[in-house]
Amino acid sequence: MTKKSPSLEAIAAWARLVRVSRQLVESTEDALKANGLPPLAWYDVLHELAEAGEGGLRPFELIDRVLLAQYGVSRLLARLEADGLVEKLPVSDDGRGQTVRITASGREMRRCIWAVYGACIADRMGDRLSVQDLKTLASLLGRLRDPPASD
Amino acid sequence: MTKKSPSLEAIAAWARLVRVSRQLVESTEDALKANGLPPLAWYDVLHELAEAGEGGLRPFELIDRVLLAQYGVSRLLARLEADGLVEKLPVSDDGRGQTVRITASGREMRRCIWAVYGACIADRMGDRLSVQDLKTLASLLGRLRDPPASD
DNA sequence: TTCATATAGATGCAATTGCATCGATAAGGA
DNA sequence: TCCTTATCGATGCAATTGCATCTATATGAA
Repeated sequence: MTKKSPSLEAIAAWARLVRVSRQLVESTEDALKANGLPPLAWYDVLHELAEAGEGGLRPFELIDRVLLAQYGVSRLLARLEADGLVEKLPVSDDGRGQTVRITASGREMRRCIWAVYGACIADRMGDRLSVQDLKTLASLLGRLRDPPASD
Repeated sequence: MTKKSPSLEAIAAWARLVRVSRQLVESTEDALKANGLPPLAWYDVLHELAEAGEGGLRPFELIDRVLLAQYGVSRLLARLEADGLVEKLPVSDDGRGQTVRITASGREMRRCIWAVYGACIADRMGDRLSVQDLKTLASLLGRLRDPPASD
């Protein structure tokens, strides 16, 4: 089996993508830390749970949404629960599982994080590309998803 | 001081960027691991050192190039040296420092990693976007760099 | 029912990473 | 020269992450 070789353009785009996204995420994490706020992963989970509403989510449903390993979700939820940001409820029809729901403090924390996170996004993305360019970027990135999905 | 709010388009582009790049990098790391190869960070350092040629590089010069913290570079170089992939040479005009140079084994390892890494890039980027789209993507991403630089 | 297998979630332990600091040399001013 | 400060690189220790496995419940076939 012969391995494929990427074009120079593919290499350049890849390098930019990896480097830029790392810089953006790291600088955002720094901003959160500087404001005494928890990491982005906490926001991701709180966001998903807030969207899910009163019904909450099962831990295994969070795995794909926040791109964390199973043990990562398990431990992150343990910390969120310890901080009173989420609560775990037993689920009636499956004795193995639980349902995780965001608490009032959790919603407040989500707002606090968003105040910084949103400003970072505005500063690092919104202010640098036009709406049209943002749409183009999102569309191009969409075609890199695995599995390929509709735009 | 009032915080800025990002547009919906900025949020969407940000989310895609972060998620897609994470998936791409993780799947590439998985491919390397599956082939018994070291992580991408090893490639990054070997690549920079190969480009630097016989003169090698000082560790502190690697920090910005591979986006690693100072202690990260220090420890990664220690591992690369333990594996015989790089060698550390004292530098005459600065008693604190050293020069790091890639070895023959290091070059070979770089080729091995690239066989898998390059195929991943081709598969995940080159095969999905046209050359024109790759250029557009790289250009848009270039405008997100910090500090803003020419394209 | 009974047993084999699959799934949900937690966790012990090892490896890695981050933070703070250290030792050593350099640089620069008094 | 002497002393203060800055830079280079390494490292002790704590926190985090990854891997493998564990417990408990569910599912499904015989």
